[in-house]
Amino acid sequence: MGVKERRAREKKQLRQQILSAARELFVNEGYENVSMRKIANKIEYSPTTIYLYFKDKADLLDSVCKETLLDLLNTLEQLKQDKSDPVETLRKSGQAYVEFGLKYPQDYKLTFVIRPQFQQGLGLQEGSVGESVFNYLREIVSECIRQQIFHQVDVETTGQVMWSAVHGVTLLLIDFPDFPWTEKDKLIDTVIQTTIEGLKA
Amino acid sequence: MGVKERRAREKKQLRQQILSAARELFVNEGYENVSMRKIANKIEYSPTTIYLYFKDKADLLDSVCKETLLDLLNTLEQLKQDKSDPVETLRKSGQAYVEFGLKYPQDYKLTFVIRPQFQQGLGLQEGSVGESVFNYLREIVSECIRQQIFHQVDVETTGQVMWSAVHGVTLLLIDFPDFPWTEKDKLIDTVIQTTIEGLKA
DNA sequence: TGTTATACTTAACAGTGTTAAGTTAGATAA
DNA sequence: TTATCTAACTTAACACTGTTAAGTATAACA
Repeated sequence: MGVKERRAREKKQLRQQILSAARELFVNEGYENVSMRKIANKIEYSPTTIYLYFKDKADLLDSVCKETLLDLLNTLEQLKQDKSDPVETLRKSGQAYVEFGLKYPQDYKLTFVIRPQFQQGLGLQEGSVGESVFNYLREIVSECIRQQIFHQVDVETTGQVMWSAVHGVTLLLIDFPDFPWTEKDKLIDTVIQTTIEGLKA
Repeated sequence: MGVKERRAREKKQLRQQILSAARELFVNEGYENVSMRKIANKIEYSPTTIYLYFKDKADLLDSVCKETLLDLLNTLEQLKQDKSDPVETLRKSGQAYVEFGLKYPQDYKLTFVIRPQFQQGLGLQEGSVGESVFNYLREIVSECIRQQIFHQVDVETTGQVMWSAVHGVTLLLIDFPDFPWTEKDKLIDTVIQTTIEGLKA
């Protein structure tokens, strides 16, 4: 009676195949320039097959972004192991966040800029992976405040300030690659360091 | 012999008419959802007429964004009059920048996020309005450093840090309106204040 | 071996950006 | 005034888009 299982496995595989093809195309050619037909061609199925697995193109984008967020979350979670110095953890996390964005610039934009445009705010609803990413940030910031290293008592605001800084520098570096930026790593470091200093008492 | 002048005037007017129609549609329905035919309908010309005034849809976007940047630059320039307290001027400028972004969220995204996607980095080339906006920021920051209020000697990096912060918070507020943000004005204020504090010695 | 449900495809619709070719109206020159 | 020319604008078309309704084949079941 393993037939149903095998079928389900095959469906899952094709779903993943579609997802991978879509990600690769979205990233290389940009969401707007990728047609359902292109994706279908890549996986050698007819375009309509995709609609048996995803509601529409936006849903496909949605699923691609979810994967990205899980990846980001994974990258960050590894840093939280070391609980000795919360400020250092925060610094490293900020750096890892920006690095992630610059390593997969198209994925980052897809997730944090393009998707919100197509699905108003749905990226950060309750129980979503997006929420988990911010929860991660909240925990570290919370520890910094608990240890009275940061003067701000408001955990939410403090976390949001940090997020603004790293989100801002990530997008600027991605979107204006020709701008005469300071040496990249120095800029990232200064943005994070400045924000941390500003949050201290 | 005023015929040529009148013709030129009329051309300019139609160009402006196209631009205004495009802006209104882009802002209300989003760049992707606006077709050349829609714009043409609005101004009661055939779609191809637009191509006599603009190279293509991206060029139209480009021109709309240029207007937006000029508007932003204008808003900021008014703050630079008061030269008594450069830090206060910087704070007000940051606030005005974010407010501008939130007042015209679609225009802001069009200029600082959508356009770079269609025209790699062309928003900040030499002699452009975008460059002028950053020059404005540079001048204020430069004065803060000259008066030894900021410890950073590097004007460029300091300006870029400030820009990262305001750009980040602006986009987050625009893109995730449903996220449980701290009270908006408080968040903006804290972002700017934190960055300024962090830049001080 | 025949029936049924699942997986997939074909064909079509209404829309897109863009171009080449055609038309019209207004200014210039005879 | 009339003919010519040219600038401004339009028509029609091309190759593409996301998406759906209807049709087909195949594999699992009785």
